[in-house]
Amino acid sequence: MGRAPEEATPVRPDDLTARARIRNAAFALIAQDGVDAATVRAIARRAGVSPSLVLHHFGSKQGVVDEVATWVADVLGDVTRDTDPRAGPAEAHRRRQLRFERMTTETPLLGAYLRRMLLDGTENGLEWFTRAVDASVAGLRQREALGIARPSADVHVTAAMLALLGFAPVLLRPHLEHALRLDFDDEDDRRRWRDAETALLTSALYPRGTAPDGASRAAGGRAAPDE
Amino acid sequence: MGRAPEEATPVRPDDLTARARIRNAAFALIAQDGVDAATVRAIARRAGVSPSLVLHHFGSKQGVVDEVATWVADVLGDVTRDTDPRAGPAEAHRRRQLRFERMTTETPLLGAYLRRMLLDGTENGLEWFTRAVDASVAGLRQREALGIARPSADVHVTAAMLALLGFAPVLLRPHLEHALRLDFDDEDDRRRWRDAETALLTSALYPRGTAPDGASRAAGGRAAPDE
DNA sequence: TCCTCGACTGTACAGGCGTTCAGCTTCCTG
DNA sequence: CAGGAAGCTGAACGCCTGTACAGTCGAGGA
Repeated sequence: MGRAPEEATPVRPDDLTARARIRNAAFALIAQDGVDAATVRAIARRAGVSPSLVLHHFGSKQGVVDEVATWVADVLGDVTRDTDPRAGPAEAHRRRQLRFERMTTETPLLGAYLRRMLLDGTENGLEWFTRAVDASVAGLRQREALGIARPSADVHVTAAMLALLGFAPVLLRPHLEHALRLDFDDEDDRRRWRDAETALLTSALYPRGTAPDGASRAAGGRAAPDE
Repeated sequence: MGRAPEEATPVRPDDLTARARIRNAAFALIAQDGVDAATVRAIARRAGVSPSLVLHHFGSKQGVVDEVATWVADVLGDVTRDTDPRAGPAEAHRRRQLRFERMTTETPLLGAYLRRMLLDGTENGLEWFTRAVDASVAGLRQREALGIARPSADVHVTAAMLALLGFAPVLLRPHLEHALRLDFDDEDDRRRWRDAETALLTSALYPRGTAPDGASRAAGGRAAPDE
């Protein structure tokens, strides 16, 4: 089933097969408004076809949803795969990072889709998150072995925290942008996040011994205090 | 509208007004399966009343959803409010933390509800997150002023990261439990997270100068590589 | 030329949705 | 005791959903 590698040519909607247009439409609708809002009719309208064709190609609505899921997994897989085995682990790691960041800024809907996947609590989301954390663990272990990182007492949990910080601009993008008045389309703001991340990891926030436990778990305010 | 402070008496479902039972049922359903899955009929069934009564009390389904939202905000507000003004800022902060943690372990659905609130991208979720980050900023500023924390170049972003780390066990609880094989019902596992958090913040992970950018942004694996 | 097959459409149906409304109890108040 | 308000129900509505199905069209092989 080998396909010739395509060049990066501009693709116009009409060039795509109806099947691909349907998949894209479903992806966009699911990412923006969720699976429930992505009705067969809405998908068809967006793809410029009849609702029947959606079912003709994918069997059922669930078929479309599944196809989108594996398509996203494939896209993410392409980003993740190491292209040059000669590069060292640290270099490979950095390249993955860059590719992922480029992809999510080029296709902002990917972030929205991932957010939904995670927070829907579906099996898919759990698996994806687990793989991401596992990759983070491997990366941290390598860096420890190379002496780049100090050994952590709890590598897994620490790696999960690193993954969390790295994914946050993607997964919680709208929230961070709103709370911090940032715009992650702007390279400056993206660097602001990265710089703070670096600062946090290269210079202890609290002196050893004192442990205010860092995170403010303080939550929302009252909406209507009437007593 | 003053109400006498109630004692902590066990409350049986039959003791609650139908209105309260409906609200609770809606809260649980929304938290577990989302707003769309929480149909008027499902809410009524769970509350042991007729669908008509739901609308009789709340006017419309949106009315129920709104009521649940402000109810959650109230509950969260009670947790957040400072009870003892004589306690110092650091102590107040720690108390808020403890209360929030107790509440979310007592009522696990709260976490699920917050997760969905963030996911939907509703105005509510954005506001709540912003308030949480603001509180975190204030806390960090105080700790800086008190000399507990080293000054951050970017207080806002740093505070957001702290908030993120603190909220993660609540917001991404199922994902972290799955990826790290933890059980946050277990006090030991909760401490494991807190300890790693403390370690990360009291001892620089990377030596100054080197900046591998920490987070592994590596994403999922391939599902069906057929080319 | 005929036949077949895949892409594609329009119509129809059953079921679930939110909502309306008339009518029933039950309880409080004058 | 009368009467009205409040709590509560069942039936019905119009709408939208996913899906089934018959049928049209055009390209390609016998």
